[in-house]
Amino acid sequence: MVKDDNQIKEARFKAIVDCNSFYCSCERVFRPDLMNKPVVVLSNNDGCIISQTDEAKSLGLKMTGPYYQAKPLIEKHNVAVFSSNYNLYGDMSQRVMQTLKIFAGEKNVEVYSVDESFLNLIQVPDAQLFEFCLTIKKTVEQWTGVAVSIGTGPTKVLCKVANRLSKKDKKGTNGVVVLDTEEKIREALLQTPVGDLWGVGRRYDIKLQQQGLHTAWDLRNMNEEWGRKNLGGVVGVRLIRELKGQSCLEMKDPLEVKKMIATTRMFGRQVTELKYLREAVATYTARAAEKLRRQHCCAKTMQVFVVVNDYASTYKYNPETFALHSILPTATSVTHELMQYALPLVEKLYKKGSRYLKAGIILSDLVPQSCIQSNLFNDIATNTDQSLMETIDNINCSMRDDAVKFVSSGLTRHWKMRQELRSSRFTSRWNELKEVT
DNA sequence: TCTGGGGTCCTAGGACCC
DNA sequence: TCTGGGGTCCTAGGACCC
Repeated sequence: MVKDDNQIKEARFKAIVDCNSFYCSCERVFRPDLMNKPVVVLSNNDGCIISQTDEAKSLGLKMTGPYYQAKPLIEKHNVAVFSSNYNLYGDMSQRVMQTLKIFAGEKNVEVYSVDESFLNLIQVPDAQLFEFCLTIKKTVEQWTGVAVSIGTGPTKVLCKVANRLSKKDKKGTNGVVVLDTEEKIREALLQTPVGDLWGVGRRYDIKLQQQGLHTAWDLRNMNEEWGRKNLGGVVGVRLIRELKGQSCLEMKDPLEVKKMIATTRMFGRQVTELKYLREAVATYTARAAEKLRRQHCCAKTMQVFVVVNDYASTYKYNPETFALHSILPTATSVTHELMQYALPLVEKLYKKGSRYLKAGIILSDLVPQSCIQSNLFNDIATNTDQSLMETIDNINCSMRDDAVKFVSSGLTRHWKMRQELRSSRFTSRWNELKEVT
């Protein structure tokens, strides 16, 4: 059904498939008793709400609002609360995406985030767009238990507009909105506040409002030069064109690799000792190195940063970031080599008496493993190192997190984040399988 | 007491070169 | 009164996304 062609062809219509309240939906799959009940999922460290169901939303809970502020409301209405369980969500995400690939063809699915994919609707006759999307929606729900909403249009921005409308009125639209005529597009844009557009954040929203532009339709009717001047150069031009139905944001090759890899975390409690700061950064380095190896890349630049909260003088929450970077003599993905550069940076950053809230490592300047430029004075990672890394990755992947780890990452991990309300990893750990009684 | 973790793209401006 | 022109590369920072 789908043509096997190396070139990604741009279809006349695209779609975006977006999982409804994704993290909450995943939790509900294993807790059917929570169907139609309010559910929220918290960020790492149980800091704030990052996913909520419609029921929770209608109670007035705010997305990305701090958990402690929402707590009274949550308790009053008996809202189910979960810490985030990324093993579960990652696995459920793959199942959803697999299903989409069966329908649209592997090459026509661009996985945009853990819960969203763009589809290139090639070879779907215009008259059947709605039916096609509805079938996808029903199948995903049947096979994975996760409900999705689908928006279809000639450009990615218009798909997003359609998707928003399909979510706003799930019953009326069946969760599918197709913008395939000028009239429907106009109607949709008139109903979309300009600040809800994909590509318009808080700053631009304020700016647009000040200029008297309130709906997406208002923005669509501005000329491109105005967009270039006022909305970040070519970014603004593209946005206006996409609103007019001229596709500027092409489908991306799914095989593209990341350009930077970061691992950063808030600490479960404030850290003041160098020892723990080192452990944390060593742990993040190991994690980042794993991500690096998974995409078969090596990094040439490494940045370490810490966030301190020295409010002793001001009595205010006033986080400040300090960063240092190193350029490695040779790009590498070997954990202990990366640590060898990361740890001295931590030591340089550390100030006695400071209170640390967060730390992180960013690897950039990534190059494919196959074409590492070797440095005259350094051997590239020996084969032994490479196979050691492979072995560790295999064990950690099949057994459990960090079955094998480096001593520098610490054994007690006092600084680890809180995840008091995490559900089981039903789909990725044998010993956490759901039991049916 | 207490507010996530990862990414992308773009621009402006400085350094440097011929 | 007047101080070239054009190009590249790099970095910091801003804006956005989920």
